[in-house]
Amino acid sequence: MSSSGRTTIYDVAREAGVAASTVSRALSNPRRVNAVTREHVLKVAERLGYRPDPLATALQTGHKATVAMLIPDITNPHFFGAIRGAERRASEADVTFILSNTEESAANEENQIDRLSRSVDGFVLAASRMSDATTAALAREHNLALVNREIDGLPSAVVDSGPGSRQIVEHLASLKHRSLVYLSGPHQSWLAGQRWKALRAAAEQHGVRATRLGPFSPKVDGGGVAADAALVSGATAFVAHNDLLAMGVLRRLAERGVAVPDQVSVVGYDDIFGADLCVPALTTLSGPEDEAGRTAVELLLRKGSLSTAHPAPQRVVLPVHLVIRDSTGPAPDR
Amino acid sequence: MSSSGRTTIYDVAREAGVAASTVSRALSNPRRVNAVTREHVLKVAERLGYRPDPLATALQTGHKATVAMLIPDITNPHFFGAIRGAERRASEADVTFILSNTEESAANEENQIDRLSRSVDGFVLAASRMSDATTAALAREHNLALVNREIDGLPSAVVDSGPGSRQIVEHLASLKHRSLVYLSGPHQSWLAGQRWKALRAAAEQHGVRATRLGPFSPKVDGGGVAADAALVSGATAFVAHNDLLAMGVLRRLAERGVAVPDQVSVVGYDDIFGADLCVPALTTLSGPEDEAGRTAVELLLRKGSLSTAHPAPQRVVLPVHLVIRDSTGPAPDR
DNA sequence: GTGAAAGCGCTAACAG
DNA sequence: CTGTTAGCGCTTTCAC
Repeated sequence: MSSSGRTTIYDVAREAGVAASTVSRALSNPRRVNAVTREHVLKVAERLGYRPDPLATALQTGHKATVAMLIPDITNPHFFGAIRGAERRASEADVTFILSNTEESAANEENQIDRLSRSVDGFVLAASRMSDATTAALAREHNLALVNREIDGLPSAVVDSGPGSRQIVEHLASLKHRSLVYLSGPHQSWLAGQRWKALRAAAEQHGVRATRLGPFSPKVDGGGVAADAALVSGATAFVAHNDLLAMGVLRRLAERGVAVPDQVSVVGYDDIFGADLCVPALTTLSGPEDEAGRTAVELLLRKGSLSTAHPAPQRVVLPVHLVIRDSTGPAPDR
Repeated sequence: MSSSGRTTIYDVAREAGVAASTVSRALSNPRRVNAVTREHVLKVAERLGYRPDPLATALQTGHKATVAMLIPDITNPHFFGAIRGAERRASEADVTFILSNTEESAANEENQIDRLSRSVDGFVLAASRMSDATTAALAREHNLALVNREIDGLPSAVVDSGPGSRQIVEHLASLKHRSLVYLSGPHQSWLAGQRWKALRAAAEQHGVRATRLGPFSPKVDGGGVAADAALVSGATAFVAHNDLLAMGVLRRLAERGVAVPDQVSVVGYDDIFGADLCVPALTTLSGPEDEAGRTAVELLLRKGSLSTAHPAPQRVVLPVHLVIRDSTGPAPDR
């Protein structure tokens, strides 16, 4: 064993009576080595407990077998699904998974990318706060894949809020609601924009009046203000930007003695953990967030591999469905 | 810029008219370089957009500025706090954070440690499933810190279930409960053992009869069986191994028409997200899980730094407190 | 099919 | 204080 204490390729080479390059080949390029010597080398490596050093390999080859995922707020249950899916996919591919919190700041995202760029093969950007232009520029230097965000020319995996929002409106319209209010999330949030757009379009189509309020902090705490604002709007259905906000709204409505769903209906997005445990259980749009995370990693890895010539970067859209629980019901009689 | 496309220390050196080693020193060991040349070098580096390559640095110095956290089940909200805290601390120290799911398997933990050992400075093991012996053996080769697990000679950060369990018993005893049942978690779980031990001791002290059932799957789904088993036990207070299980128990009790807290009281551990949103809101032991994660990283980093001679590895115990909500009440009259 | 040698980008003696 | 040199552990030409 070399002086450093860990077994290197040279230790194996010496012990096996071959050159280091042969060991290297035997390990990574088996067909370029005589079958017998290969077996022998492998056996010696095994016996010596040899483990390749990923850093040295990466330094030489540029292939790091590592991806990083950037999350605006690691605290937000909204992202747990995507994180989970991404980690799983990475792990399946024997790719190391780096998780980084960007604290809802675009500048922070840029910093992290800068900091990590030499250590990873690519980045998964979840609900990125950066502008299209900045992101596109970064994509020229780095390997990027987006989750719940679409930018021309970049690979992405999004949970499809369009049809989903339509489902929400149809559900509400069928319950005779004539007006809804969208309680929107952060202004920079691409998702919030998409959801509102789809909601409004569907509402118009179904003769439902739709208005938007906010932005609100997309957390349980934001629900207080949001609920109060929604109540004065006079709408009978409240569509919250996400479940966290919806839960906060439910709580505030309970405090104020407003009956759900008898007086107002409440809908969320995401179907996060707890959405079925709160009371009333939340009607919400359930999307395969974990699939989105998984797919983004997939796209990253696929782009990295030199297997085939690759066509246009992929844009994957994942289907959603509305889960109807107890927070929505017939519109109250006037 | 060198052929590879990225700016290296040599590019900076050439451009600044100094040797590469001088650039290296100017960047990492500023006081060993003339102030004027240092300024000059820094300026050139800035202008060329130089970014050090962490891999090359690590290969040379052995210092990777990276830690990995191993989690039995990334899906389980129980761990979110610890993950969050650990990520935060790492990020503050400019240390890259690797997250790895071990799927509740000790073998998997060993594999990951093996796989990652060359790439990281140390590991945070959360609620490790490995035996004391195995862990201690690994600790001789690797830099380890434990979360919610204690092993002689290893640094650890645990949320203190002892006093916490006592608080639970005192609370229940004061409500005139004469018997409680502990719905235990996975058998390999060190935490489950600790909790039961403390619970039993406190119960004895307060003249409360304590029995243990299980193990149950510590998830919402596990609550069904657990609730049914608990009901036949005849106890008036159910203490679940964690909030997830407690929530499942609440749900099952509601299904069966058992009134909480009128007929039975339910207590959980962890105070996870949602514990205050379910109905009835869950009485639970709240511990600073994020502090535990944060502290474990802290211990890892401290051990790594060569600053001072280090005494015995630290064992940090974090205080907990019982959050009384609506799932506990006076014992029913007989 | 295998060995010798160069080099990935950086740091750390050792001279000067 | 600064330049030269020698690697860290691995892969990859280029000869043989």
